Order: sequence, then structure tokens, then C-alpha cells
Amino acid sequence: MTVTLRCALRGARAVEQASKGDGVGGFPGCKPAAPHFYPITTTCLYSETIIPYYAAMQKAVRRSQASVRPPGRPREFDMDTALDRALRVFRERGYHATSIGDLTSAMRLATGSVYKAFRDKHAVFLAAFERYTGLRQEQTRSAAARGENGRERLRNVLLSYVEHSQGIEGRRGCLVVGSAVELSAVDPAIRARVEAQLKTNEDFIAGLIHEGHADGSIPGHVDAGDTARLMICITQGMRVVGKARLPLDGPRLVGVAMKLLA
Amino acid sequence: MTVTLRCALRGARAVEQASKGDGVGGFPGCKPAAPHFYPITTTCLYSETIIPYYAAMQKAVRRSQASVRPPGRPREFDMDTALDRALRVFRERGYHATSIGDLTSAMRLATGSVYKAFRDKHAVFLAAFERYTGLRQEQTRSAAARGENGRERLRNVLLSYVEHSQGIEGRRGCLVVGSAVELSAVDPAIRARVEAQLKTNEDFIAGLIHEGHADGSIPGHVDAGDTARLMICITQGMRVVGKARLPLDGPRLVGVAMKLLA
DNA sequence: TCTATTAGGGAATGATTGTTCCCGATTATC
DNA sequence: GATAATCGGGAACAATCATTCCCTAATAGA
Repeated sequence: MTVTLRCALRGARAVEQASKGDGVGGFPGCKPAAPHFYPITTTCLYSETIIPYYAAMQKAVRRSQASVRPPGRPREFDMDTALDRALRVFRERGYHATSIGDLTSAMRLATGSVYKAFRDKHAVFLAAFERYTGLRQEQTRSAAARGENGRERLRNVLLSYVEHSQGIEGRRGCLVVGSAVELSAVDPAIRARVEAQLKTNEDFIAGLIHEGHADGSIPGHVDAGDTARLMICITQGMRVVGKARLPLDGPRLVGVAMKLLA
Repeated sequence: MTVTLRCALRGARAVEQASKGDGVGGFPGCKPAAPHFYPITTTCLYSETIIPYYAAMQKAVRRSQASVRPPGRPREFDMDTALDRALRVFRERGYHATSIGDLTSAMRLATGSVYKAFRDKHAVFLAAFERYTGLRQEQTRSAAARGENGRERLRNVLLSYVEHSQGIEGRRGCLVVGSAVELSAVDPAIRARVEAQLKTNEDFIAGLIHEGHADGSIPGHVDAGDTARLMICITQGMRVVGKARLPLDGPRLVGVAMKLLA
């Protein structure tokens, strides 16, 4: 019914706006009332007790592995697979250009099933975003792990970024960049996540520089903070350039970028 | 003989329709139920005979200044002012999130008037894009002009980029970055323009490096091509980071970036 | 003054959108 | 077997979207 819809929308919006300001922890009705319904749009932005959809999902998986299955008919599709498929569409087309129809056909689910698993399109996007950042973080850290010292680890991270910015993967685009550009101006929930992710990445790079300071591979006068921020610009910029399909020569580009550590 | 605006439009459309390829994935906003009206997205990528709407406009203005006025009621609004207003909305919200209603209220025009002046929403965007790149190019070149040698000119360009990536202007965003991220994957016309603009910027930076080579302010071993491409990544990345509202310290950031010229 | 032509403006239109509703299916528990 | 609870799937819904239509106004030329 129309009234119901309007009320639900107004409610969600109100909660979101409220949490933007005061930062109330915990969100209503997430765990106890509806264990399979994850209203992450109402997640408190600055609370440290954010339980993103995906984390809640894993928790549910753990519970089911402990032979305590939630009541009702079990979910037939694999959530991660579905999110990966949603991810692909969102990365290629962005949020607004992706319709529910695009989403359902990509996820191979019916409309009703999507709305049973997620509150709305925004929640699907948020869940996809969490999954994306999780996967990317894993990839970046494993690239860093293949390095003898701070400098080499940083070089590997930059090379990994160039590779992901190129070819099919590059054309598909980065969801963080896409969200920053398309949504951060109008969507506080997205903006907070983008900001957090950029800060995480920056801290990671700054950490590698500090490691380089310690092991002697990076001169001590190289400012970790400033250099890391510039490198974030470089990596985000590479995703933009890669999306526009300009070729990027990894070794050459990274070779030049490594001058920043001189 | 006088070529009216409408004729110019029809001509442009004919060229675009003729050069329509196999239809590399339709434009998301385009409707299949308006067969007599084709979106601009079918423009041939590499045709050099594309005459964008706005260029035709300027031609018409020039002609009218030569006291040869086109027939019919004259336009009452200033095209550049209207485009500046459209620009602002497109930069803030992106293409898909900007409705015709947003556009008409921003441009202070009625729906019919917008559609009299432009073929469709896509054409408004394209015209706004052309105006944006024109204005930005002007700003960048004037920033470069305030420099004694190649190195100083390049520093000024980078500083100008940081300034534009910050604060309100930064939050508003760059239309080139926005177009690259949101549209270049599905819209060949936009992609071609984004690519061209990035190349233009890159060539400009490479030119400044060459000037530095010549005047001795930049060592000859600094590779102009590779360094310029990395600097394009930096500038585009700054726009992404600025859109996400992370603070950017111009002098510090540029100070680090100038190491690339060592 | 009449005609041709274009601009301004807003109502009308039809397609598409995100979302809800409903029904049958599947599971656990009683 | 009955009940409760959830899922899968698709039809139905209202809102919104981009676009067209139509009428009036303004200008040039005859």
C-alpha cells in the first residue's frame, strides 16, 4: 500500500539522518526481530560497532555450521556469488544506471527474492560495497606480502593497482572511486564508507613507508603522511584513467612513482 | 545561404545515425519506444565530422553578431549562463541522478524550452561537457602562464588542480572524472570526449616538461611521457579524493609531487 | 497585414522505475 | 499432520522519468 511504502521510506531516511548527526550506536530490529533482514542503511556512520551486512551474513553462516539453523525455508542461492554478480553490474554501470531488472538478471534472482534478502536497492549496493572493499583489501595485502622490505612491498602494491586499473578489470572500474564520484555528494552513508576506505588504504601505504624507514629501504626524510596521501591520489587516478581505457604501463609508471620515495 | 540551428541539428543527427555501428550496448536512459528519435550515443567514435551542438550554437551566435539573424523568435536566455547552471547540477549529481526536472529548475527554463534548445538530456550533457572542458582548460593555462620556467609553470598547474579539488569546488566535482567513471563504459560518445580531454591535458603537461628541459629547470633524464601520464593520474585522483571530502594540502602535496621532476 | 519560422511554457504521454503483494514451496518444531 | 516461519518467483502498483504536443508570443520578410 502506498501509505506503508511512504512511511517506511520516511522512517529509513529519518533514521539515517539522525545517525549522521549524533552517532547512535546499534540499529533497531537488526538481530533479534529479523535475523535474516539486514537494514544496513540505518547503520551508525561513526560507531565502531558497525555490523555490515556481510559480517552479519558470515555470522549466520557460522551459526548454521553450528547446526543451529534459522527457522523457515533456507536460502537457496549463495550470497557471496550473488553479491559478486551484483558487484559487477554496479562497477560497470554505477548505482543509478543499474536498475532492479539489471540487478535481478545479473544475480539470477527474482525481484521478490532480492527484496527478501535486502531491504532495497541501496542495501544491495552497500552489501556489494562491503564485499568489494573486503576482496580488494585482501588482494592488496597479498601483493604487499610479496616484498622483502618496505620499499619493495610498496612497489608491489602500486604495481597491483596498475594491473587492476587496466584491461577488462580496469574497464569494469573501482567501486570506491565510482561511489565517491557518483554518490558521496548526496549519500552520507556511502560517503562515510568511501572516506573510511580511503583512509584505510592511506594508512596501509603510510605503514609500508614506516616499515621502509625501519628497514632502511626508504630514507627517513620521506614524509609518510604526505607521500601516502599523494599515492592515494595516484591509485585513485589510475582507476579513473583505466576506466577511460587509456593504456597504463605498470613498470614504467611505478618506476616514476617510486621517485617519491627518494 | 543561412543554415538554421534546426538544420544543423538534423544534419548532425543524420551523420550520427549513418555512422551508427552494431549498437554496442544501448545507453541506459534511452527508450526503445521512440524509434524516430535516436540518442547521441550512436555517434561514431572516430569520425572527425562531429559537430557538437554547442559549437553549432556559437557559430549561430557569431552569425547573429554579423547582423544576420536567423528567422523566428529570438532566444531569450543566455546559453552560456544556462549551461553553467546545468553544469553545476551534472557535476554535483552526475548524469543519471539528474532529472529533467532538476535540469529545468537549475537552468530556469521550462521543459519545452530545454527540448527546443537541445535534442535531449544527453545533448544537454554533451554541451555542458564542452563548456566545462573549455573553461577548465582556460583556467589551467592561465595558471601555467604565471610561471617563469617549465618547472614553475608545472608547479602552478598542479597547485591549481589541488585548489580546484578542494572545498566547495572539489565537492562539486570534475565533470571529466564524473563522465569517465559514470558513463565511459556505456557511452561511446562520452568516452571519446573523456579520452580526448585526458590526452589534451597529458600533452599539455608533457609540453611543460619539455619546456623545462629546454630552459634547464627540469633535468633532461626526466621522461616527459611517463611523468605526464603519472601526473594525469595524480590530478584525476585528487578530484576523486576531493569529492570524498578528504582535505588536501596544496603546498605539501605538490611539494612531494615535484620530486617526480628530480 | 499576412505568412513563415522559431522560442517559451506547461500539460499530456507512455515507458520505466523501485517497491510491494501474494501465492506456492520448503524447512523446523510441535 | 499441523503450525509457524522463511524463501522463490512474478504480477501488480504508484511514482517518476524523459519526451512530445500544443498553444501562445515574438521576429523577419513579403
